[in-house]
Amino acid sequence: MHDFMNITKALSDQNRVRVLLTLKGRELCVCQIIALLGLAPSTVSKHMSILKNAKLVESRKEGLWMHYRVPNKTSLKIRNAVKWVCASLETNETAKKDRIRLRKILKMDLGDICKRQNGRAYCKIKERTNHGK
Amino acid sequence: MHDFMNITKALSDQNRVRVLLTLKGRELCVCQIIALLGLAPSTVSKHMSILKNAKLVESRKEGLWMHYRVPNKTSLKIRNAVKWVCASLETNETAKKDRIRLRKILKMDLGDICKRQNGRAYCKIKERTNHGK
DNA sequence: ATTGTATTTCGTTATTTGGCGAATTATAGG
DNA sequence: CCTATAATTCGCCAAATAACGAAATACAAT
Repeated sequence: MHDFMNITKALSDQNRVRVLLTLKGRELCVCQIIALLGLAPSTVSKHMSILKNAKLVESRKEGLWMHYRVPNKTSLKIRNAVKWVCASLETNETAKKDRIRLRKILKMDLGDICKRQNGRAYCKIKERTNHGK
Repeated sequence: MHDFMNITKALSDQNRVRVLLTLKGRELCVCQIIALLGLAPSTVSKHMSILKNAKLVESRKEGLWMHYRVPNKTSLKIRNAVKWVCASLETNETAKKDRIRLRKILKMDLGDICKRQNGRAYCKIKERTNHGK
């Protein structure tokens, strides 16, 4: 029951469901998922860890970038869960909008996406450091 | 997306999942569900309203008793959701124990089950009333 | 009508969850 | 080694949730 509850709890948040749908058949970098959802990096990271803990996604590190994807070789339970979600939301409007949004994100440069996300935070650190001097 | 999230949120609580599995192919009175879960009547009532709101169960009133069941004539989405839950937990230990527990509950008289559940509460009211005199 | 009773609703409390920013970690490149 | 940076972890807050008991509701039977 524990594994199943991990899955349903992971699926009980709309943002996580959106990510899962978007990751179907595609691998994405965290920064792209951040861009898709429009949430803080730390929030997205937490969401991804919940999805990963439920085994609904797996990750692959490549330098500084972390890529997430729906596992293609996995248990029947997981495959059926993903299948159910995708089938249930096949014609969903939010999912449709996300696909359009994703197309734009995929056209952008990964480095550019990240810079925009963390830029302000680093400025703040610099400011604080300068004040400290 | 809203309907789907209602379903996943309903399924994100273990007690509600247990009820859903138990109701598969069977109709149960609230007092029987209370006996199964071992929770307070008000708590069970809340759980049932969440399941009902998600359309995963429907209810039928018969006198003082409220009966719940998984709808047999319903949308494909709901049927697929229930199918997915049942398939995922077909061999589950908790579900197995619940089926055994249910067999005992079904042998008991409905009136007796209810009396045991509400007995103490009514005693308390009587006591208070007596004190008030 | 009044009383008894199965269920629900309401109000409260403790816990969990989703969100953010700050700090930390891990890695790439001077 | 030192700096830059993508991602994660940590600490906090607000909102949601699960649990309970008390009160209200709805129905049956005097």
